[in-house]
Amino acid sequence: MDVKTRTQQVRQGSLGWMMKRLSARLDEEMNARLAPHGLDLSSFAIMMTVLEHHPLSQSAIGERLEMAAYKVSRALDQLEGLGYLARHPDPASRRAHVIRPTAKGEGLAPALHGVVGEVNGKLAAPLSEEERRQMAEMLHRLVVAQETWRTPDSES
Amino acid sequence: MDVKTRTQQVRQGSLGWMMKRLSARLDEEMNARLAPHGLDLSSFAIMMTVLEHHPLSQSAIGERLEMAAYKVSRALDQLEGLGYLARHPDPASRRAHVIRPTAKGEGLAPALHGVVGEVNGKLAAPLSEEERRQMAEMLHRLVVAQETWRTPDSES
DNA sequence: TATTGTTATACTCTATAACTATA
DNA sequence: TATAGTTATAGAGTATAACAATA
Repeated sequence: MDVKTRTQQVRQGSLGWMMKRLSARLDEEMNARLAPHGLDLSSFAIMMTVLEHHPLSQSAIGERLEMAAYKVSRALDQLEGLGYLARHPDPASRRAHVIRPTAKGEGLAPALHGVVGEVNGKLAAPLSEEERRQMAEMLHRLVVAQETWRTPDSES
Repeated sequence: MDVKTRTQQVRQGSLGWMMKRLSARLDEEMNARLAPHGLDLSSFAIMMTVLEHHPLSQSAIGERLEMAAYKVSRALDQLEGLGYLARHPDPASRRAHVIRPTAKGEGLAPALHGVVGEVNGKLAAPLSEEERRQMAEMLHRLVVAQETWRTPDSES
């Protein structure tokens, strides 16, 4: 299918369709850049969170990212295996773990920030500085508003 | 997690993160409104395409929506079972099917357009008319630009 | 030999909830 | 009784490719 045909579809789907399209594409871009570091989108999200907010328990990570406990557990196995972070015993509770980045994990931070910047830059390339600011502000308003939505029941 | 904490994360993820968030929410909203009609997002996309562009072959639907043939086949079973469209023999080729909406399918069109309008309206509620126009125009530019991207190989 | 459409099969992903060990 | 974390297992969704019919 050519670009012109695709562009017609863009009109069809309006705001929602376009955002969905862009999101899917951004995921691809992120995955391609994260794979060389051994990360996928889940472990990337955790790594960013840990780098910024450590020390964290696993449950705290799960709450922050709204990620199920079993996914956190699995992603931490992966990240620990790669040597980017470590589970330490929590002095306050023998069942909890304290998650911290390793030195290698700290060293990964610039690369990860680079990936984010690169992908967002690629996305926003067609926009002027002022437009980027505007778009970010508007999207932010939409995200905040959406937090208070009540989705209708499917049975009606 | 409270709204304030979520709002911090919004900043973290920038444009891409916010779009992803909104897309996921819009899918929920769409699904909740489509379920009473017996549709999901795939069959909805097909139904909209068929209503607008019939007659279509199954492969034409697949190309238009970039949907795998087996998914088209499965969704058409569903839509035909609900009586919204029908597979007719193609006079030009005995292996192809001609897909057309039924009268019932045509009757569904206003409801489907209503769903799209409702969800997009809910999404765009925090924006002024001018801002909506602006956002749509900018997103459109991003979608068109993204079509020409070359995603880097994961092995590098 | 290629194409249309269907189906079987295998694979991945996700969710659930059962489980251990603590508190 | 509730919580932190792990794991087994079942289910849903996805992709692959084999298939029959036709071109």
